[in-house]
Amino acid sequence: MATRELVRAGTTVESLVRALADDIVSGRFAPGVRLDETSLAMRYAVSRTPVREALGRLSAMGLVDRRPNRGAVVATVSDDRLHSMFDAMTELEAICARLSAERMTAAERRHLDDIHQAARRLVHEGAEEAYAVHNTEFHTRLYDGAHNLHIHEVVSMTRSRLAPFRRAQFRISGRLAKSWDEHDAIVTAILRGDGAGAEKAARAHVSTVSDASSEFVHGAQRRFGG
Amino acid sequence: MATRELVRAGTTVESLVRALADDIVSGRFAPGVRLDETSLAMRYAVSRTPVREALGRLSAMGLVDRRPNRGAVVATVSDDRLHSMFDAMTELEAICARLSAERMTAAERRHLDDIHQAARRLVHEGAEEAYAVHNTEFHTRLYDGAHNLHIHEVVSMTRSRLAPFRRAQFRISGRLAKSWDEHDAIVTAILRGDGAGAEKAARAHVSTVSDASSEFVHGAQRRFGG
DNA sequence: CCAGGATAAAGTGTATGCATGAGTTCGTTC
DNA sequence: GAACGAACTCATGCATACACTTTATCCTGG
Repeated sequence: MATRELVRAGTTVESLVRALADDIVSGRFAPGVRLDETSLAMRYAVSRTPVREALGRLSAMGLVDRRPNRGAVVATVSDDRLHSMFDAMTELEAICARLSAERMTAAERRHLDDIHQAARRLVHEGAEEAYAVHNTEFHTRLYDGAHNLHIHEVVSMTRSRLAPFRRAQFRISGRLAKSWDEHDAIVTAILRGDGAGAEKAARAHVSTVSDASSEFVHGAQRRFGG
Repeated sequence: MATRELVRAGTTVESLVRALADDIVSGRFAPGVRLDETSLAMRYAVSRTPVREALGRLSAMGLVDRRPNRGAVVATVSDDRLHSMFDAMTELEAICARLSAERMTAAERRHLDDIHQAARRLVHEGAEEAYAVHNTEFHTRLYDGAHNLHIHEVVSMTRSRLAPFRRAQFRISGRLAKSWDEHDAIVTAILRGDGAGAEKAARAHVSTVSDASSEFVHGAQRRFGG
């Protein structure tokens, strides 16, 4: 196997984590594939030590499974587990929306509405890439607005783990406009300070996203063999 | 500093993680204290390699903070963060209770009720230790009952991170009986399949626990200097 | 006396070598 | 011919050595 050039920003370990995570979520390393330390060390032209540490971190992220004395493999996300993560995402987003409605400062509400209104243009233009960026920003605002560090951490982690299974989300035609309308319901409830309404709207939104992702997910499951 | 004997079960790293985690949550290593790899290696009579890996895992657990090239320190749990974790715990338990009410199998409902009824005896006897064990079992049943692997993982992690701040919970007089009554409300709602009721009851229960823990927490904050 | 920089000391990051444990293959025996 | 066992191979776990980063101290110049 050819050695791959490593983008050396920060420590070797950090570079390795980025490179390996990318190789995994992009599907170059399929789930279940053995990650042999020596081979990886050669592949990236580093020693085994940083490889070991990188595998440790990826294991903590849930991207690889490690068993003592038996090496590491790319984590296989079972159908069950994947479903449970989408499910959990719905609950967590719902919480953030409710808490945002209850706790956001005036400035935060204004900012949320601002970026939401500005995104209307992206929908008309059909700018999928740009809308995806906006979407991330929008949800991050909800996580921030909940004013709870721990929930923020948990929901961010869940979101990043699901990322590989959501990439194609906005490719589905008409999804952009629907997404904006759903966001609109959330924003409206938050601006009213209506916690229950925001929770309900968020729940509806994320469920839709889960469904929209499911086709892609099943394709991924077939490809990845989870 | 004297070398400490390591309970060598499993790999060296696992033993180190246990030992260090214990030293941290028990307060022997106060938050903010520098964890110098060389010293720790000498202290436990191992080399730096497993110490580094152990620190990495503890960092992933949130027990230590690590900055590149600048070493590791025992994580300081800010007042803010601690509050947010109790807060998050309330939300997560509420979710589990609701989902349990909606999804538990007949056998699971029966088992939950069984252990709950059996615990009545512990209350009368004032068996704090035994009740604490039962309490853990009770809540674990709720996490299982939600039938969601990811939420189970998240709530378990949160619970374990909060563990050091809850230890004195049942020492507070009358807390045992109150706890049982609160559990009773949750069980009743779950047996009825009343999701909203279970959520509400769980929320009330965990809030009380948070309040009950707060005195201890503030003591801990003073001791630990968070 | 203070500020700035060079230098040394300490500690983390990485490489490499050795030992232990798991997995495999081949031989022997039933 | 199949099954069990022993030896061998190879990857992981740990130790040690080296390199680089950070930081503290000291000296020099203003």
